[in-house]
Amino acid sequence: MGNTELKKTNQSWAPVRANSVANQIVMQVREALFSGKFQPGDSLGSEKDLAAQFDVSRITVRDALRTLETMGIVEIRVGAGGGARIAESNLDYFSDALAVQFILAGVTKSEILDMQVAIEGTGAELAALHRSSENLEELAELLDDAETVIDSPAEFTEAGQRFHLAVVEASGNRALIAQFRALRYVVWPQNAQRAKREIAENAQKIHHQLYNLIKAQNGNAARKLMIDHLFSIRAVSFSGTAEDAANGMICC
Amino acid sequence: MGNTELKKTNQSWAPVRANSVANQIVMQVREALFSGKFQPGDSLGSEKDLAAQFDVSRITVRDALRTLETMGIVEIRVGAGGGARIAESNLDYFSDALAVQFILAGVTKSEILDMQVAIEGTGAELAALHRSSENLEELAELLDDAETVIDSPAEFTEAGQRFHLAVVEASGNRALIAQFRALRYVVWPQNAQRAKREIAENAQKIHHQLYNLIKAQNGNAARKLMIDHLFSIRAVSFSGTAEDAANGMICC
DNA sequence: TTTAAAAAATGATATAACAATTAGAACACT
DNA sequence: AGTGTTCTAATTGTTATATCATTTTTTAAA
Repeated sequence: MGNTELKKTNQSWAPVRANSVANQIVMQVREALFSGKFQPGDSLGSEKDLAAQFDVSRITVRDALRTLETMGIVEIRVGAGGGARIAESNLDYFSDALAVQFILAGVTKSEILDMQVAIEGTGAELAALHRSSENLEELAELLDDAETVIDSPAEFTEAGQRFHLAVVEASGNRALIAQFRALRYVVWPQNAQRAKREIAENAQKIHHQLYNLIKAQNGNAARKLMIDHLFSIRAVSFSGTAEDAANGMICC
Repeated sequence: MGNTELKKTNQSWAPVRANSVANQIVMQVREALFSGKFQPGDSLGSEKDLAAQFDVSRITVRDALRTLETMGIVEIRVGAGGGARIAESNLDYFSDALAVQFILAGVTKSEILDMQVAIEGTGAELAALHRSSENLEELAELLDDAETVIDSPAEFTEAGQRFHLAVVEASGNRALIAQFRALRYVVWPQNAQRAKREIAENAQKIHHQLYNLIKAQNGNAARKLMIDHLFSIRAVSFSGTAEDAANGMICC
């Protein structure tokens, strides 16, 4: 296999074992993707094809494919007509990578909540600026849905979370959406799903205000309200009082 | 809430191939990590050990290890006393995953810049609130460094980028830092590294103001200044005039 | 104590084989 | 013509057995 020299960046990539043949194949495919040579859906051929193409054994190709697959760069199908092809974007891979690194790094709840403020604050602001009529319809529907389950803490929490997602989605910014989904993946399991009706009603009220600000395209106010909203959740989440603990976090 | 039909998205993790033996091993290790059973540094044993432990062939273990390695969950060392162990947090894996998904999803420059505003704006705000004296020293040093290379566009751009990184690092929020580094990885290659001295001087001036606001713990003003700064960069970056294109983007 | 050679452990690669899965073609039967 | 079924070929998943290359540890010598 010729072209094995990797580009400038990425000194970080494990100095050890970096030049195994399998990794060279990974790098070549990766660079080809980054340089626009590949589009999602493009076929790379079967393991046998690739083994012949790179003049290596099937196992070496397998190692490379397993890495590329985990990176989310290729998807592999078994059976006739199968093989490896360039994958569609799948943010789950990314969310998962983020969650893993947060755990390994021991990132705290407080840090993640600050991150949430950054993402959702900007999300709300951009949602107000860019929302489509379809976005508004969806947000209104989600508000109605939440209303019907306001007495069921777990369901209301879930409905509220969907509302928050819809707000970020209304921003039209896929980078923000990706980050939000990643954070959600990290944060949600920690959320207590119990809350008093009083708290639920307050969350619902704020969500309505948020909807109105987004509808009115008032980005700055939407951002501020979202941030206040998140901070109040944080306050509940971090206050250690017995009652608050019992109330739990609502919606997010 | 009745509405159980999930939205279009998220058939996600390929139903096919999900229960291969190799994937089961991956899942087991993953779950163990998420449940706190493993800490960075813990040894998993060699390929041979794991093959015996799971009663599978070495190649199957290899497949699983390659996946876990790419996920950043384990690191593998050769030689006596080597084998697989739980990795330390390495945000490069995550940054890379993000970059890959942005490319596959075709995320635009505009979307990424909005994301930058969210991250760096919050980063500057939190830096002002949480900065240590060491942070201030480093920021001051970086300002001096940039001053000495103000006539060398490429070097000044790099120095400016280091300043921006230091600001986010001063926030003390590892989640933000991770996101910033990920974005940097995506954005930097696009940055033109040429600029007129006039532009460099302006950037340097703003960086000084930013430093002062962080020193004064004025979070709100720091955030606003950072955002203005980024928007002015965006303006240059997106204006298509010949002169601006020649001037390029400065610092970030 | 330092250095260098030897040995052991381990991953990297290759070859061969079989099982399980899938797509598509061929075929039979309405 | 259309529909369902069966066969076939292609392809990944898995196992087994070797051999090679690299790294680390151990041992011996200077």
